Amino acid sequence: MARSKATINDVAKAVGVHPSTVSRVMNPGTRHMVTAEIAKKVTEAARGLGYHRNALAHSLRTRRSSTVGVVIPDITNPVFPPILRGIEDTLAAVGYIAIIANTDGAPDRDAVVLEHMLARRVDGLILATARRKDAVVDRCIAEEVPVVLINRTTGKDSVVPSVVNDDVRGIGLTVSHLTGLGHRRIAHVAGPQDLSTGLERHRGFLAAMKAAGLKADPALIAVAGVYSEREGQRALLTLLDGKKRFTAVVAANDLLALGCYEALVSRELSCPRDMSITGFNDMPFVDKLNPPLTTVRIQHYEMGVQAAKVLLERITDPQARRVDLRLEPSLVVRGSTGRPAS
Amino acid sequence: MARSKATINDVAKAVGVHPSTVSRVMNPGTRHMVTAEIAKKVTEAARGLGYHRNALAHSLRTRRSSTVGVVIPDITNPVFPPILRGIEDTLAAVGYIAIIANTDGAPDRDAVVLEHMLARRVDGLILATARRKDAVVDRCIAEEVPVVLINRTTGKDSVVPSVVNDDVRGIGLTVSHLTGLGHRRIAHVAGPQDLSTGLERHRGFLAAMKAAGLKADPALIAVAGVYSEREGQRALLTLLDGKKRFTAVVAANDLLALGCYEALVSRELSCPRDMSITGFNDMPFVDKLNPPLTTVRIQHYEMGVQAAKVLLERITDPQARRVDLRLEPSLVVRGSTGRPAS
DNA sequence: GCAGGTTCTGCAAACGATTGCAGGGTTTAC
DNA sequence: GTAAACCCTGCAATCGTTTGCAGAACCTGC
Repeated sequence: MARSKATINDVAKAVGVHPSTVSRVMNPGTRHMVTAEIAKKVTEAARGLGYHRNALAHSLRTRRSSTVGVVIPDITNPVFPPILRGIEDTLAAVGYIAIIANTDGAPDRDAVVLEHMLARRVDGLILATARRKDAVVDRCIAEEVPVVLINRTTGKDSVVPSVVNDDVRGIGLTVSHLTGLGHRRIAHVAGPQDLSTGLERHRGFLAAMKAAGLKADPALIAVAGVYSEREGQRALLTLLDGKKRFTAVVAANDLLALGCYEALVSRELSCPRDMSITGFNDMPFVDKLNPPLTTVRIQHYEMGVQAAKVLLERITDPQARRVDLRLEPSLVVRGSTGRPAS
Repeated sequence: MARSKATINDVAKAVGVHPSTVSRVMNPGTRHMVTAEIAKKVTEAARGLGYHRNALAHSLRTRRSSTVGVVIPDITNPVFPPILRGIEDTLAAVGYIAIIANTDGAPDRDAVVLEHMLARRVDGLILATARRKDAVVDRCIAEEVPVVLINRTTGKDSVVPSVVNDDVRGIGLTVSHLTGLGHRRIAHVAGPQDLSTGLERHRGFLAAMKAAGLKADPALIAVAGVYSEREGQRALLTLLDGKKRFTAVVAANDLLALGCYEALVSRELSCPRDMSITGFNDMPFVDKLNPPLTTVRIQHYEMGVQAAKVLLERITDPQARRVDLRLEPSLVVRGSTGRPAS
């Protein structure tokens, strides 16, 4: 840590005023309390000495750290970087910073990460790791620290605000796209059902099929244990090994869809000739795949921005009414979907 | 709520001892100073009250924030997430955390980001944004805050430690792979020459060509202004518009290589039939491209780990001898390279 | 010239922890 | 039996800021 850093006392001494005066000058909200002339001398001395407020001492005294914790499963999942940018850019604009922790989806890591963040006295938390029943969320409520859930949410009766995608609608877009192409027997590689995204997209799939006048065959639904390429591959292979035939598969996210690609390759099936595939998230570079992936585009960056805004509002006014934002997804049609080979 | 608010004084009062005693119990290094019996009572009371040390107060008093700043160009660049994981995992193991800032490569953002981090009294910095002449690095040296450069480095006479790839060797691998396939006329889409990576890879290209007994034709080298798909596309188009013919192109990184793909598509050339292409970095998902990209794999995660280790060492012993680590790259041969169409 | 009102600045107590020093108590040694 | 040696624990200062309160100085109006 910087040893030679000038403190408020040094500045005060240099100008010949009391430290509290310097404090008032450095603080926009109280600058008006001190004579313009003195203020000028103080700012000059401060600049001359290279003074910068010690954020630690400031936070300790004011009980505001201007820090928020962001908990995500894994930053190497390409969905998260744009979200983080949205969060960080928004926070930075008001002098806040984010500290990030990866949990790898392990609920026990959650707890220790949370303690760490509470110890650092974060002003609030953004959680992208919420499970439908989530101890961490409960803990935060008990501790009365402002929280907003992002991407995923807990049970529907949640009391904490959230910013999520309209998962039901998003899946609906893929299904109607496929039925529009003439597909009737559509399979679903569902995500983990203890995550709101997995559950909602599953529900959305059932609803959309029904709306299209088709029946969603339970034998054509495979559930992945986690969102990963490997699980997607496994799930689709299971379906292919089943008795029921199908011409298209709606994957609950892009990673699962990638796994589906692999499964097709290993069975020497061609996409989209033998099988159409759709994803969810429009991760970076899925437009470069072979074939380019038809998927649901979500507003990554915007999601981060909104989550940060909601949280900041919560921090300044803890009594603020809870909001639940649901961002509008859109369909990006690319090469992985086509007419069924009659 | 009383839980997060519990201070060392509350615990002291509950047990009937002095706060300093509690402090000594909570601190592993001083626990031996207090009777086992009292220590037990203190820890129990602490647990009961849900006491957790206030990291802010602790840092203020001890002048160690257990925080390091990480400055990167842009987290949405897929190279960085694995590096960050390496950093964060390593730091977390010893109770440190990272705060991350994106500069978008803008040198003026650098400065404000740096001030922010210094204000938060980071114990050290990891910079992935170094230019060959870098004001921020100079500033850190002046402030005597420990720094390590990652991925890129400054001029060769630098006094700060660094953890980088062996760029020269990496490029050498691509060139000898191509010459091994029979290519003789090889072009180079170089990166920005004010970044060490761009410069070193350029040098490496020249050296490798020479070593292969070929001459690197200046007319077959195009320099990209930034590492981006667009610049890669522009650069290759420029080369294709030139008089000189060539059968392969060595791009200075994967994003540039992606741009080269686009350029070929727009000229209706096929890779690798008409033109072989190599990248650098082995970003996630480049194995899924069409064709899969032959590229240089670097040790992303390990780079983060090493950088964090070097920094931690520097923090505990500022006099430690400077180290420069150079990580070994390897070649990953995929579908984007083949024999030249004689 | 004086009561009453405005500004401004200084004082000192926090915020929550750590730590050198001193003193009380117990044990050991002679 | 007493001095020396030890082991604990408490005291109080400190890290760098902020902020309620008090008082000094100046101004205003009568």
